[in-house]
Order: sequence, then structure tokens, then C-alpha cells
Amino acid sequence: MLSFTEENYLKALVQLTVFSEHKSEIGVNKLAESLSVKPATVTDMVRKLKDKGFVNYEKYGKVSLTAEGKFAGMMVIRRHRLCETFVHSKLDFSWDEVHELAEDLEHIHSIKLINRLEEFLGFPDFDPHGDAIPNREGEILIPFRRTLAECELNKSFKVIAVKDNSADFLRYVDRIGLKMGDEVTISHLEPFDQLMTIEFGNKTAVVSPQLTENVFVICTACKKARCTC
Amino acid sequence: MLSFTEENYLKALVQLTVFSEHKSEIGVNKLAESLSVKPATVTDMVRKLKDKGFVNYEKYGKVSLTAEGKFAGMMVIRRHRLCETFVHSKLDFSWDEVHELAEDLEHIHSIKLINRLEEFLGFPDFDPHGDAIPNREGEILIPFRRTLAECELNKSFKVIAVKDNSADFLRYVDRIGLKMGDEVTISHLEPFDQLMTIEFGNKTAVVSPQLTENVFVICTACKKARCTC
DNA sequence: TATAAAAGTTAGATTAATCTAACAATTTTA
DNA sequence: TAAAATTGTTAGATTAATCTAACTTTTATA
Repeated sequence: MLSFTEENYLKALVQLTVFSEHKSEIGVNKLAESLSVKPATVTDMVRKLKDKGFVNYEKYGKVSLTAEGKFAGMMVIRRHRLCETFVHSKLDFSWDEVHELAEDLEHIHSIKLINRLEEFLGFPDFDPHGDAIPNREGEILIPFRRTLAECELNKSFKVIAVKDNSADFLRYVDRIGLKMGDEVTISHLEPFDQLMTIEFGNKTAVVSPQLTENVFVICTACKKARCTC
Repeated sequence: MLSFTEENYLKALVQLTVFSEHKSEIGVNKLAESLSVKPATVTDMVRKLKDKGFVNYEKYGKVSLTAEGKFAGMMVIRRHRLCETFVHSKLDFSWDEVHELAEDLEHIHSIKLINRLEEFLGFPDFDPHGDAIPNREGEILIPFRRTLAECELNKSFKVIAVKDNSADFLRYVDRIGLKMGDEVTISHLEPFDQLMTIEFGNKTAVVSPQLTENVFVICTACKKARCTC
């Protein structure tokens, strides 16, 4: 069974090499920085992970995940995101609290427990931050999140999460009255300054790209982040 | 913050010195056996726990918990039993599966998460094994479990759990048709052989003390394991 | 009460994960 | 392309939790 530490290394590697465009491998120093440990520590650990078959690595070379390593890392992320969803939707924790709680919970080792939790939550596609939850096979079938900024005019979308969790941003969202779960439609996009007029509930607001780029939505018709509806 | 290991020692100490009649202290060898480690290991650890103020201990002496140690140990048991209750009542795991799952989950460190979980579960008094769940202050207000064998005649009790989890016993319980949550009344106790006639639902069964000693109940009127109703 | 048995301790070793400081390889750039 | 900067490795140390083997203290018993 993987140790806490090994799991954290594999999770970081997925984030740095799978979830990051144009990078399928990473240097020891970058990995060290991302894990808040010293490069010397990573050199040792990466060797151990290589012996166990989770990474590809040669002295002075870059680190990349094997299929097995990618699967194991994806499982950690799956557990993390399902746990975030649980504490958010069932225990009423806010977005900014769930990440830290899930750091503890993501190391639950029973696959059966995680699968039952997924079922209990109704097979959610996204965590409270709008990130897709890997399935039991370690795949992300809906890999891309869509922001309101990327949406077509006059179609209905459902707000599922926000990207920016700063107090400033959240207060702004509150002030215009937009809430998670709202159905929102873009009624106008001003070519001159890119300001959008959005409609939700019985409200209307004029908002900047800075706002719409920070609001995640799914298509109301098919409930997918990406679709051709 | 306490380590995994330290928490396991404190939990074992509560079980051996608080939950066990007539023993408020325990020897190093017994503690070692209960934790499946060698006595030498316990000597070192107990010294560390003494330095941190969790146990009373002198060389060649017995080990006992301080107030702080008892509280910390009770919190581990609280988390364990709340997690058992969660996986049983929300994720449909059976009695015999929940203990092992909770061994993992009991090390959740967020007090807030555990308190919210307790609320989400409706402030349960007992875990699926019929053991009382310590409250936020680390106290067990309903310290004793009551078995059906200890109940008065002609009063109504609710079946909450069973003690014996063997397949044989569970099949027997199934065969007479008794279910968790059933309201049960003892209508007769035969002085000659202690056989009891019990009524539940619209059924009647004659059962032995071996059965009734393995069925936990709470009073229907006050929902307590012990009461003077 | 002297001795054997049980209980407990000490010393030294091991493993996992980390560090620092010194050194080595690779890459960038002047 | 040679020097400088960056990146990565090695060696040796540390901490937590564990072990074994030898030793000591306490307790039980003959």
C-alpha cells in the first residue's frame, strides 16, 4: 500500500504533468517546490517511486508518470474531489474550507468506501471548485471546465462554481445577486469593451470579462461543461 | 498536533483504563499486547506521552491517563464511532465492515468536520455496535449499554444493534424475523430455564438468554440505554 | 525469604522521510 | 565556446516509530 507521502508525490505529478498543458514531464526542482520539500528529498523519493514502477526517471533527467503512476495519482485526486464535494454539499462547508479538509480525507484507502460515497453523492461530475472528478478507471471524461466567458449568447447555463475565491470577488458576486445553481443567459456582448449583459432569475447585470472568466458553468440542456448542444 | 501513533496509544489507553471496570491503570506489557507492538516500544512512547502531559507514569510503574490524555483519547473514540455510524447509516456498510473503515477515518483532525458530521447524522447516541458515542466534551452520558436480557417485562424497547456478529447468530436473528429498529416487549420470563417470550411487530418468539444477551436495546419512551422510566 | 517467573528497561539497529552543505552535471548566455 | 547560472546529486545527520537481544526490577511462589 502506498504511504501518505508517496500518494502526495503522485498527486503533485498528475497536477504538474497531466493537468498542465504542454508538459508531460517535470524537473526535480519544480517538483520539490510544488511539494514544499528540498530537491535532495525529491531525488531520493523519485528513485523509490521508479523502483516501484510509478515513474520514469534517469539520473539528471526529468520525471514522468508511468500508466500505473498516473492511475494511482488520479485515484488520489478522485478521493480528494469526492471528499470536497461531500463536505460541501452534505456538511455545508464553504468552497474555501473544503480543500484543506480534503487534504486529510484524500488518504482514505478503501476503494469501496469511495465508490459508495460517489454513489451517495449522486455521481457528481464536478467538485465545488468546478474541477472534474476522475471516474473509477482514473479517467476524466469531461476534461475541460467552461467559464461563462466562453459561452454562446442566448443559451442557458447553470452556474456550478467560481474560480477566484478571494473575499473581494465573492462579495462582488453576492452584490450582483448571482448564486450557485442559478440559470444564466448572456443576452448581449458589447464588441467595444467586451462587457456582457447577463440574465439570471429575474435579474440583469452588466459584468466584465474578469467576472465571467471566474464563473464556471455547465450546459443546462446536457449538464456537461463541454457540449455541442 | 498528535500523530497517528500517539492517537492510537491514547485510544487504547481509554479502552483499557476507562472502559474497563476496576482498572484505572495498565502495565506496559498489556498495553504493548493491545497495540501489537513490543514492550520496548511502549516504554519509549509512554515516556514521550508523559512529557507531553497525556499520561502518568514512573519507571517500572503502571500507566494511567491524565485528564488531558483522557480527553484526547475520548475524541479519537468519538471520531471512530461517528465515522462508523456514517458509513453504516449513509453508505450502507454492514456492522462487520465499519470498524476497519473507521480505523482510517478516526484520524480526521478537523473538530468542526466531526461536529458537522454528528449534526448531519442527527446526533446519534450509539454507533452501529451499540456503543455510546462520546459528546463534544469527551463525555459519555449514557455509559452503559443495555441488552434485552436486562430489560423489565411488559415494557417497550427498541432494538438498536447486536453484540455478536457471527454469521450463525445473524442468521438466527433473521430467522425469527427480528430487525434493527423493531419495537420489542418481553411478555414472559420462564423462571425454570430463563427462556423469554418476546413480541415484536406482529410476531412472537421464544428465545434463550444467549440471544437476548446479544441484542442491544434502548428504552422506547426516553431513547436511553439506561433509564428509570 | 530466596529463587524463579513475569514485567519492564536499555542499548543499538532499522526504515521512512526529511534536512543541510558540498559537489557535479547541464543549460544558458555573453 | 567558456564562464556563469541553474539544476540535480551525494554524503552525512535528524526524527519518529519500530525492532531484537541483553539486562534489571518487581512480583509470585515454593
